Amino acid sequence: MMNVLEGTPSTSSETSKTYKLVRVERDGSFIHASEDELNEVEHLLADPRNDKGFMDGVLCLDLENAGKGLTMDDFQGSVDCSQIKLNGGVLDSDTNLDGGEDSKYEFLDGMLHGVKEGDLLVSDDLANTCNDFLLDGEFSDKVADLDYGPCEGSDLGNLGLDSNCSLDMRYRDKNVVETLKSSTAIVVELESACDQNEFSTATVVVPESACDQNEFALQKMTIRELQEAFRSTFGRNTSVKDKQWLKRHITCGLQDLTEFDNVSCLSESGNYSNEGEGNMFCRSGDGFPLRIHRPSMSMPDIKTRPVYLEMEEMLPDRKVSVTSVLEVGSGAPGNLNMENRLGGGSLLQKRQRKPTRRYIEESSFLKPRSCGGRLELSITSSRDKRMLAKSHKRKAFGSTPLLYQQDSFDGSGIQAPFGLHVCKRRPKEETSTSEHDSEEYQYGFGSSPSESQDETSDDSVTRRRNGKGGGRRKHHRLWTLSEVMKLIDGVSQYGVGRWTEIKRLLFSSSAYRTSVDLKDKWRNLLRASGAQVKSKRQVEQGRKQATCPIPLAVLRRVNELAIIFPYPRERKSKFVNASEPVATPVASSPSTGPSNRCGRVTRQHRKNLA
DNA sequence: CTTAGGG
DNA sequence: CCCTAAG
Repeated sequence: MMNVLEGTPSTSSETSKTYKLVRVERDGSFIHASEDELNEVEHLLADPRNDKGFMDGVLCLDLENAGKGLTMDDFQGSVDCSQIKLNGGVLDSDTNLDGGEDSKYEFLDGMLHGVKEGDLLVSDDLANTCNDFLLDGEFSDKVADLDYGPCEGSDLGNLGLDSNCSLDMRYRDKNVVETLKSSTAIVVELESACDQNEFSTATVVVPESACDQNEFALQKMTIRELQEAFRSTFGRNTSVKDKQWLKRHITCGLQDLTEFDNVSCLSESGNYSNEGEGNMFCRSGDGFPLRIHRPSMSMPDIKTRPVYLEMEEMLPDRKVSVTSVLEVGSGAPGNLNMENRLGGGSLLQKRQRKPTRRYIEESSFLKPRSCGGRLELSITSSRDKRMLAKSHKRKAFGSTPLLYQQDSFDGSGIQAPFGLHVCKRRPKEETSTSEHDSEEYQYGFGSSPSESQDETSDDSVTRRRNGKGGGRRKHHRLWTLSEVMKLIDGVSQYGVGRWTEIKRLLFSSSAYRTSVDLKDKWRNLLRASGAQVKSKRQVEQGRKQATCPIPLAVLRRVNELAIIFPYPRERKSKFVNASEPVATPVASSPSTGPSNRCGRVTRQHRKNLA
């Protein structure tokens, strides 16, 4: 059971609301709390250590139960048209993390473990959330000066959030943060507003200490550059002009990768306990997509169910309020159904009132989930199409493949992503739909009015097949900064060449990236880093950044890794060009260098001659 | 099937 | 990104 503080938030100008403490049982029902529990909470609230530390959250409940029982419907009656916050309380690290029924909470366990093991500090981003909310002009008059939050590197205790939040449940005090850390606490906000500005977010927030790594690099960027970085990070454009906002998001976006990294690292090293097995990472900050992902392949021994939950962010310009709550898992009865928990309830329905066009299309293929008990996404990913096309090509070479007829229906070269609705996806690929998957596929090229000009130059390239008529757009999928970071981390962990490993462990959620893709990308990164380092001065002018959204810091890291893990071919060019003393490790490199290449050439030659 | 490397 | 060669 858990305690739920229930009520509605009060704005500064509103009358204060009352809060009730209720106990939520495992079956989802909740009853009013006992005196003791009430006192407990009151005590908690009264505790001077926590006086700053409580979010204005309306609801505070233990995560262990969050996965079950509670649907938005449960809350709706009692908390209508107000914010709802699910706030993870302090959990003992070994509370109810085992056992059959608890398998439902696997993903939450994973989160908890991730938090603990990955040392994810608990902070809170409510200020940001509210701020974004405010940026929309909702309450901008009510709250004028908001600190921009943890990512600014400011004192956590400094977050001023006075007006809108009558009950501040944020753990801003560092002591409290420490407490939380050690007790495997996590804060999950689930926020929902019921007016027409409705949105929902689920965030797991990272602390300031973890956010400042890229702060410096972002500091100097212009708004445009920041927007570009944003796009790279999240694979989506933003029209936000607010530098702080952008920086915050980018920073936090990058931060996620670190955590993800930690988690997967731990996962590999076996530090994970059974229950928490699997990877998870949560996109932090301001209601950005919360992603909980459990790649099934990383833990072969455990019967893992990939769970993938994702919620679309609410952009401050309120342009996007799409929610993609997506569950991938087996059809086991105990399986967590996030859609029921969050999306299938009133939340999703509410959203459906005002669906964006993208959402309509997106949901239209996210819906079908009926193939053999597992969610079989009917999105035929670009790669899948490619595969299909490939096989098709072999069989019917002379004729135009059926798929392409659909693809080029309008001559613009934009493929119709939903032309085929086939359950062809293997379980392994189920998790491939990331937040940008289809949308970027759809809008990322050419048709996007906002950009695609200053893009990485290689998107809208069309590839012309030799004998076959007509050009077809390359199956390009933009590499987001996140992915690049993942790749870099992967290389740093496993070295060059183990692309499959990296793919499996770090890119399991994105099936569209093959190991070959990773390798290619790494090659490109090396090239980019080389070029970047060579001419630093030009970079400063930001113009070059337009063509290279990869932050310098990232490229620098690539460079470092390039030295540690020399890439076979790239190394050679470096060797020749720059007679740097750095080339020492090359000697001991395990790479298959020029010799191998020559051998191959020779062999190839021989073959051709023969 | 995976990696390396050229296109 | 695509394709191919090699292990």
